Amino acid sequence: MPKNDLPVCHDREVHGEVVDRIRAEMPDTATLYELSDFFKIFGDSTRVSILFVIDRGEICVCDIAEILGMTKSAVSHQLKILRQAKLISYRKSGKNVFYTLADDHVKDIVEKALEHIKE
Amino acid sequence: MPKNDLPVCHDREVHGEVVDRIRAEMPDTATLYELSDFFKIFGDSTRVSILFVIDRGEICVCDIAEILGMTKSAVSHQLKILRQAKLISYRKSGKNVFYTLADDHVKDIVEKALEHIKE
DNA sequence: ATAACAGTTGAACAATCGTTCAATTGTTAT
DNA sequence: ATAACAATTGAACGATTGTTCAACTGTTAT
Repeated sequence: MPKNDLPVCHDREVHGEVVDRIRAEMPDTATLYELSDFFKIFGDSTRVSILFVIDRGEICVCDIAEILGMTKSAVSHQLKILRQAKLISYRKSGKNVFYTLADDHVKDIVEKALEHIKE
Repeated sequence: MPKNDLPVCHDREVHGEVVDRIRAEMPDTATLYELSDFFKIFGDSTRVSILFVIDRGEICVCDIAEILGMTKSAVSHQLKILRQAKLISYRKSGKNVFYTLADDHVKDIVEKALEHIKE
């Protein structure tokens, strides 16, 4: 008998049931990939910075680059990723392209994360 | 004169002001890195899966491995990352180590993200 | 003692990622 | 026309990442 009465791994009666039950309750693989792909976008400090900048109001690429001290090329590459994730929208005006946040969830998510790391 | 009266990049009066204002309003670099490092944790489907599994209740490493169809080693490596991020806690019992979610924010964040990707 | 199992760890590997660089498109101004 | 600038793009590079493998620790059972 184990030291305490809590479940142990090879108590097969419990083990098998637990595994089967949780397997059934899990989100499907596609959802799990979508979810992690979504978070991957926020997992880079350049992209998070860009989102904070754009959150302050519509702004063009070269201003973002100047604020962050990066090349327009590097910023543009990251903007492409944010565009593809549908987190930002853009409007062309002459030589410039102005970006805005596309989604309200973004702020909520970032705020929740800020709450977490401030503990 | 530009085609419309909206701000353009090299309208220096506006450009300089915008850059300076937003620079001042940005979170400091350390916060931006903490934030992206935090999201990086969720940016992997294995880790997200593990969090979903653990969310169903206290569970040992080899059950997690069986549910996900992965080796204990691979799971253990990811558990270490989740432990270091303080997202999970553990309790040793005999040969087993049982893991639980450590933080309520986790659920909130995942739910917000699920809302987003379901659009 | 020793065998079996749960879990962790470090090195090694391929795969993925972000920035740089150079070239290109398209628009505005001379 | 042509020069200047905003922005995008693809290839190349080094850096980081996740899994595998083998070795290891610690606990339980024979």
